[in-house]
Formats: sequence, C-alpha cells, structure tokens
Amino acid sequence: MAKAKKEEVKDISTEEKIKAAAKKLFTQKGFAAVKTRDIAEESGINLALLNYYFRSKQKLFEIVMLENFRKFIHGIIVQASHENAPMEEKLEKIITAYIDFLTLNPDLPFFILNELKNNPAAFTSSMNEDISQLRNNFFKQLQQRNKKSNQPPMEPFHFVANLVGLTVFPFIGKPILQRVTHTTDAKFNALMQQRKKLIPIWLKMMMGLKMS
Amino acid sequence: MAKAKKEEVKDISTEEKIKAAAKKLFTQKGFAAVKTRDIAEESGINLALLNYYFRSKQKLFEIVMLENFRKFIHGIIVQASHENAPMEEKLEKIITAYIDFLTLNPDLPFFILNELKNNPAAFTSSMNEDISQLRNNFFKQLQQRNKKSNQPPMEPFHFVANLVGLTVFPFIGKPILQRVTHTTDAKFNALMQQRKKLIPIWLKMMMGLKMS
DNA sequence: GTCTATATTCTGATAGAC
DNA sequence: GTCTATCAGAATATAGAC
Repeated sequence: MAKAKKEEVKDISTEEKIKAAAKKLFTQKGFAAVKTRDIAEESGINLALLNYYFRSKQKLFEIVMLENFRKFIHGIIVQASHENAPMEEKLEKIITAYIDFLTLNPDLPFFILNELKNNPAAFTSSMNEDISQLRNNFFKQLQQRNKKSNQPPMEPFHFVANLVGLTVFPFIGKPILQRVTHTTDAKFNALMQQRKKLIPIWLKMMMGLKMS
Repeated sequence: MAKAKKEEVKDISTEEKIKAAAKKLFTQKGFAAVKTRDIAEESGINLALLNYYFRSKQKLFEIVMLENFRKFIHGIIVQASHENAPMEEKLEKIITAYIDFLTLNPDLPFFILNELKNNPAAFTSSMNEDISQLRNNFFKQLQQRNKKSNQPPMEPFHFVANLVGLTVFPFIGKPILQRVTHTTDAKFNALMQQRKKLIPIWLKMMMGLKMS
C-alpha cells in the first residue's frame, strides 16, 4: 500500500497549499493588493515554488477566480433554477441556500463584483451559459406570476435587485452594518438566519402576492 | 486687483488637478491598483509634482479617502436625519437624495466598503460622530413607529439592511444586474428613478405600516 | 513651481545547486 | 521538488537644475 512516488506523504500537497493561500488572499484583498511573497508566506512555502507550479501570479489568480466564480454562480443559482417547483418554494430554497453559503464564504460576493468591475470581459464566457439558463427558467416563471396577481407586474430588474439586495448585500456591507447597528458577529449570523424566513415573505409582499 | 503671487492664473491649481485625478482613479480602482504614474498622466502634470504637493502616494490617498467618506456619510445620512419630519417623509427624502447622489457617484459605495474592509481602524474617528448622530435621531423614531404598528417590531438591523440593500446595492451590483436583466445604462438610470417611489412603499409594507 | 534625471525600494520571475 | 541567490523591471520617491 505504500506510495511508489515520493509525494503525498503529507495530506495536503504543496500545490494545494499554494492554491489555498492564494484563494484566501486574493478573495480578501483582490489581485493588485496581494504580493506573491504574501502568498508564499501564508502557505508556508518557498517563493520560487509558486512559479514552479503556476508559472505566474496572473495564472494563479485566474484559477482562483474561475473556481470562486463557479462556486458562486453555478452551485447555487443554477441548481435552484433547475427544479420545477412553484415560485414560492423556489424562492425560499434559493434564499436559504444563499445565506448558508455566504455565511461560510462572506468575502465571495465582494470579490466577484470587484473583478467583474475591473475586468468585465474575463467572465463572459463562463457566465453566459449560467445566466441564460437563469433567465429562461426563473424569469419566465416570474412573468407568469405577474399575470396571476392583481397588482401591476414588477420589472424583472426590480425583482432581481430586491432579491439580491436583501440577501447578498448584508454580507457585502457587513462592516458598516455592524458598526451602525452595534451588532456582534454572533448576532449578525443569527439575524441572517431570521432573514431566511423574512426575505421570502417580504418579496411576496413587494410583488403583490398573497402571503402564504 | 492683480494677484501678487505668481499662481492662480489658471482656474484650477496644479494641486487641485492632482487631487481630482487621484480621487477619480483611487475611487474607481482602489489604492493598490493605481500607480502614481497613472495619476500624473491623468492630471497632465509631472510625476515629481505629486510628491512635491503630497509627500507620498499614501498621504494623497488618505486625503481622497477622507473626502470621499465625508461626502458619502455626512452630506446625506446626517442631513436627512437632522430634520424633525415624520418618518414617512424622511424616508422618501433620504432615498431620493441617495439615489440622486449615487447616480452621480456610482463608484463611491464600493470604494467605501472596500477601504472599510481593508482598514477598519482608519475610519473610526471621523465616523463615530456621524453614526451616533444617526442612531440617536433615526433609530429612536423607528422604535416609536414600531410601537404604533400592530405588527411585531422590526429589528433596527433589518431595517437598515433593507433600506441600504434596496437603495445602494443596485449601484454596487450594477455590472452583474445589468448583465442578468439585459439593462442598458439609460434604462438602469430610469429604473433607479422609479425606485425613489417604490422603495419607500416597499419599506413601509415590510414594517407593517399602512401605505400612504 | 516645474522639470529631467536618478536613487531606492519593491516585486515578479528565473537560474542553478541540492 | 525544494531551496538560495539573484536578475530585470516596475514603482515610489528624491536631488538638483531651471
């Protein structure tokens, strides 16, 4: 059962250690603010090994970026828009999944928005499939809901802005929200748990639907 | 009436030109991503003059940061929380002012949140006065409103998160919102104008108040 | 005050020994 | 695969002429 190769005695390979450190730092501070020496120090490896495994800082960043992005979009939005459940249930599932996910990855939305702003072209290829899938499934359902309601239909833009603003923004604005409302980390997490139930109710009210 | 000193023939002084260019670039891209040469080029001045007027890139950044922050907080939140108007009117005023302000300064919220995340200590001194003023005025009014309503009171955290999430988030998430909802810049601005009226209504619904 | 030229430090990347 | 030493270029900052 002994390994023939010399590696893999340690659980985590050097390559993985570098990638993990890079992901942590890039996600927290963005590309420009992170030095290759920071990554080497954080991962406890030699600076030269970074280039040995990943050729350049840029290449390493692209790997991190892609993984972050897929994790953010693919794992949650797409999965939730797959099922054929009614709008009400789907909303609750999406919001619950998102809040659980962001509680574990609070820096991710800021990272995504930052890179999307700095390099709009970089994302398009891997994004477009996910986005069109989202549009075709979720938006159509929204329009049908609009017709059933006795209220004037809500613009898809407003719906998405409200959903994401209420769900994701608290994580992006966490530092300022905590300061203004005197909220500890533990309290913040508890409040976000409350929002799993509250946001779906609020969204339905805003759309003019009956409350469940 | 002629000036004794040699300067001020041109309308805008060199110092102001540098500061304006620095503000533009720092606000758009953050501290680390901006090079002093970029600032020199953007302002059309010599690289050496940056250090002549501002000693270092860091000092220049701190000036920009402070001005940006005061503009963001002081000019709007505080002003709106000053008056003794009833909650409903105040809400509309704050949201309208915020949306107008952010339409002109769309990069500001992202900048503030980014710096607040990277350097939490830097802001405290100038922030605390504004924040406590906000708390004393606005939050108390919110609590009184809570009592009048027949609904259970809303946590101040949720109220602030909802207000800011619905109003400010669309500007932070503009790139991704536009992509998902196929929205042009002109349409985006028009939709934000709609939100001036919509957000106050939504917030009142969410708080369980009667609609006006 | 403004410029050119240069000093100094930082940073990404590589060469070469082990 | 890993390390030390170092290079090449970028980026901040300064010296000194005008």
